[in-house]
Amino acid sequence: MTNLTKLASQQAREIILDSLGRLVAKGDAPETPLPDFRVEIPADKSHGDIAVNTAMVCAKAFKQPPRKIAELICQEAILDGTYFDRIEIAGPGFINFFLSRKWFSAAADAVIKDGDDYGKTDTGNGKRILVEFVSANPTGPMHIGNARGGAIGDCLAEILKWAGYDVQREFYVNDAGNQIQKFGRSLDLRFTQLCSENGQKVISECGDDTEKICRAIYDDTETFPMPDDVYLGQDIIVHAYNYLKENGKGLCEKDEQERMQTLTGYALPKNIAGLERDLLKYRITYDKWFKESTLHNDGSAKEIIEKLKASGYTYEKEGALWFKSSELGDEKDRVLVRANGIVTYFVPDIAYHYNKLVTRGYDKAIDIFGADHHGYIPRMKAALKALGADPDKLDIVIMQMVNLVRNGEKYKLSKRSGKAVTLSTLLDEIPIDAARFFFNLREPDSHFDFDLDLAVEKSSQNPVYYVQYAHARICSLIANLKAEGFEAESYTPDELDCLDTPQEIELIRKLAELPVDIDNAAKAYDPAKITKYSLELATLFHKFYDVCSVKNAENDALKKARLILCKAVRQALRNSLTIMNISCPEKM
RNA sequence: GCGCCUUUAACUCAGCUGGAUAGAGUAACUGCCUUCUAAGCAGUAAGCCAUUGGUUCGAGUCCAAUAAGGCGCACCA
Repeated sequence: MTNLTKLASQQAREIILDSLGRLVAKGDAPETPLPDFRVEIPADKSHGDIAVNTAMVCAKAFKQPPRKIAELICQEAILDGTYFDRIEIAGPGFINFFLSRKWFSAAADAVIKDGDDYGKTDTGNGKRILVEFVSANPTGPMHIGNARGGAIGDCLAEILKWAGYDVQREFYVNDAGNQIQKFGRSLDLRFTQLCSENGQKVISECGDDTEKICRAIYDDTETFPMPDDVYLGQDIIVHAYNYLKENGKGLCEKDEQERMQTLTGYALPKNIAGLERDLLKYRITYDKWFKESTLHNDGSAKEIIEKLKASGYTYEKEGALWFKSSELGDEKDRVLVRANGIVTYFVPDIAYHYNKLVTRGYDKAIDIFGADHHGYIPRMKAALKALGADPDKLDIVIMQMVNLVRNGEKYKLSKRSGKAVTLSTLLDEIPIDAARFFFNLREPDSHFDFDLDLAVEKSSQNPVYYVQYAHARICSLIANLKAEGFEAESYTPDELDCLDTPQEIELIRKLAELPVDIDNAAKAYDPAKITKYSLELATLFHKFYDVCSVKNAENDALKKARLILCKAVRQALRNSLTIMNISCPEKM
């Protein structure tokens, strides 16, 4: 739980504030409240380790040029007892702070001391957050968009945990409503098709080759045309065929309603189990699978309608019940109950979000949405407002669409056609580590091309290997030294003072950054900050490795210090990969 | 037509709530393995930060307009 970067920033701020206080006391500074200033980490290290823009933002209040103000501040600054050993004025009036050797030793030491907890912060203060992600429709298999949502959601949830929040992961299962009807009808049509004369002919011609049968059935649009509003995916045919194999044609004699119900009851649990299985393969486990049907069964969906009616934000028009969302920030009003008496998808979804924020009382609910659902946000927030819940407690992370690229060629994904690329087949093709890393390489907001060829490639072009390689290198190095009897089991932070080549210094600086980056990633809901961190740390390690030999260090003291540094780097790499749930190979 | 997202090197992208000379990776070219893993490192070359205005000590970053691309705009989910 040590955060040396934050500590240094705080110290810099305090030094400046103290100094300003003394200037005011001496009458050298105006007594009016001074504007807030920034404490930042300059990109160029010749500008110091920490820089402060106080003199510039105070120029107006002082009625003096920034550099002159900076001089006044620096004259009053007291560095004793801090991690800084000098400050200087530069550029337009920046005050640059330079960290002492002591800080670097403390920073490296902190990584070893905190171990598997290094990087954790208490920023979240135990606030309860529910992260809902993927929530794929159980009427079919998951696609590439779900793969991105899964990687982002799972990683974000973990980041929030590291940042001190109490986090739960949840999958919302749409096991009720219109699309389940559609699912049933699709199954029934395929079942009927299979039982038809032509269907039976196909089955006997293809033997027991399920894939061949499905393709033939799918392609037979001549004798058995399918309507537009059903699921056409081949997975539907597989279910229908399997049911037929297991139970025979008896169901054909029953009425349509019973056929649909029976087939849905057969296929839906299989699909839900399949979602769970595929996500597990992707290393995602949920704290809860929340079924939409429970909201219908326990009456909470109905209750929501009553509550909305009571709020005064509803009206009836053309036989339907409408929600006046346009009065609460949405672009138009929305239907709650259709003229046919069936509620829209919106109603249980409101009930679900109400359940999260009010019934279960989470401090924050985060949803990961595909960009194609972004229009949904204003109406959900409007509904929460109408219900007297705080819409700001709902945060939605919108992720842009993924294009799949193979052989330099793009193709679009569609769940409706028979040949969508599923999550499951994607994971058969590329390593899980690569998938999780790739989907978190860019911020959710960026449009993203997923290069299948690159993801499978085991080369330097593939960033995930670059990071894992750094880890494996360190493991091997430590093992080699151990074999020759050199271990640094115990040490004092002072023994790290001899690390002072630029490569060592930069490496330590990056080590100290992890807790800050975790906080930033949590704040911005952006897991890509952690993949970037791991890449940067790996880069700095490779550079260090090339210049600073551990085994052949000039003396044993340096050798020991470098070994400890390596252990610290390994720890930080491990922690950042663990956040992403990516493996840390000891050999490659 | 309206809303959301995007536009930075040849390609893919960083650039934290405005800060000092705009950074990586890939591709191209040049070097470095009898020495801890070359899946690595060093170097060269490459940019009117889409365009135009505005805000100020200071703009890739904020605001407005324009252009190009993506995604939405159901009594579907």
